[in-house]
Amino acid sequence: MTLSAATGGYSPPVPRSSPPAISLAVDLVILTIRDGKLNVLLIERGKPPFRGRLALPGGFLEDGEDLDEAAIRELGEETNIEGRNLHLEQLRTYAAPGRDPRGRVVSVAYLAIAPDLPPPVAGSDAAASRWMPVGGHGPLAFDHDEILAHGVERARAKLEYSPLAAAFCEEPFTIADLRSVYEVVWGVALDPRNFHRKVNSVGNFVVPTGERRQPRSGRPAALYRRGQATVLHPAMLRPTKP
Amino acid sequence: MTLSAATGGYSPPVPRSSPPAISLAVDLVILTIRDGKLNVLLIERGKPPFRGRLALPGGFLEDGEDLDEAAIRELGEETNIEGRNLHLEQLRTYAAPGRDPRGRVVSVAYLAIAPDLPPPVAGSDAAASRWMPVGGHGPLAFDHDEILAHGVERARAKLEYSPLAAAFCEEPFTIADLRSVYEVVWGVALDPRNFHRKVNSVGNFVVPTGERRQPRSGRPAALYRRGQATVLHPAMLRPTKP
DNA sequence: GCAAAAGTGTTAATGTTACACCCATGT
DNA sequence: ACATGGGTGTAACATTAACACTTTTGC
Repeated sequence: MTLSAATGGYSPPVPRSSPPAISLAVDLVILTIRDGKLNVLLIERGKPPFRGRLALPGGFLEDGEDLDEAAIRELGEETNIEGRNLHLEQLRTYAAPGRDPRGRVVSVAYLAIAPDLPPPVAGSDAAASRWMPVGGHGPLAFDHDEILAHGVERARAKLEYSPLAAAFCEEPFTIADLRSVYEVVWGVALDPRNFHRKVNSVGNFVVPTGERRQPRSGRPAALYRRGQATVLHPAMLRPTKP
Repeated sequence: MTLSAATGGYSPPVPRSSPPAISLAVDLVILTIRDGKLNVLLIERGKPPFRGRLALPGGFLEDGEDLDEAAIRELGEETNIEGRNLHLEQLRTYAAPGRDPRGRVVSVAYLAIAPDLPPPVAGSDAAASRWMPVGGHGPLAFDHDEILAHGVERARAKLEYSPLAAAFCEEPFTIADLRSVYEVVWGVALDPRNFHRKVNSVGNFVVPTGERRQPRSGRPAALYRRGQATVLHPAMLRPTKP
């Protein structure tokens, strides 16, 4: 955001108005890849507002809970993630007045990346909960279209310089599995040969297990696990269009 | 964040506890460069808690206000920014229970980048408000050390792939001014010759005004304004140590 | 053998680094 | 003339991109 500060200048120190009553919620953008498409977990709202509309899973913060704890709890309520490693990061906070007709609801959005998960379970507020291809759903409840767009944008950007792509893969995985993540999330085709070398030249991005996996046809592929790298050197740069 | 989900599995749909009373605040990490050092705007708290301690400027959200609006308002109260362009972006939200002894205060942190600004004005909660070199101050109030660290880290990272560095510069600026930003924020020395070419090879990072500025001694330097680019291609990569 | 997918080699284009050298100015 | 920063040239090196080619499997 860049602004041409139009705030009308200096305001003298005055007592603040008493803060309005606020509810704090956590909403989750949970992404995975299913059938070669980027999918997001959506719920069908079982009660007003936006009854029957699709929405991101989420819920209100409980007493004494920190944001990460609430996000993990909601994740557990919406999906079967016991014992799995997954990526979870805070995305952004949304507080526009009127974004929730029930009143002043501030939502802290989280981005979660998971391998293809078992079918989700029904959540508390949810009449139904299911994976949907991103873009293959109507408008979402509240400002969730905007939140989802931010989440997808963040994921696309982080593929370049972080090992996030590996979070989409069930371990162990092949280089082709990993390449498919990049291709699906970025919506581009990558050269398998160059991709293979590039991934292996990045320090600690993936580590070979020594095992192999037989594809439907063709030479067996080496298997890998996620490495310890938190940033990629060099980065996996997105191909430039022109 | 990567976690080994230890949430104990599925929780049945239960009515949520009524949300606790929450106050929503906006805190600002305002960075600038003064005397060749990265500086942050801090206030000395005029009342408890943490009376007399340094803290990030900030305040509570007012009725009907969105987060960006509150951040801009606070910025106007703490600094003289009328008519200036500056960079402002949401950083992260902090809600750990106990982070504020007054109760459940959730803080949405913003990162602002500005050219060397005139001396700040006294804010509402502030006994004093001043620029301090980052690191050259004691521990801050609340969890503001953590927030500041996140802000600085974000700024360092964004110098690489965004034109953020130019937000530190008063327009018009020279290439050497811009280089100084990178050197100060990253804490490294850069080759002036290579830097010059690199900046000019990045599309729309800076645009020449056609004017020149005379340094204390030496050849006059060409002047530039910020370009329209939002991402840098190619990126201004940080030198690798080894 | 053939198809299919994995993986290696090679080369040209592009980007990065180090540093020699020239330019324009004040003293 | 000399010091001081601004700016260009150039060659070694690294990274990327395009694609020919080899490997290992199932049928």
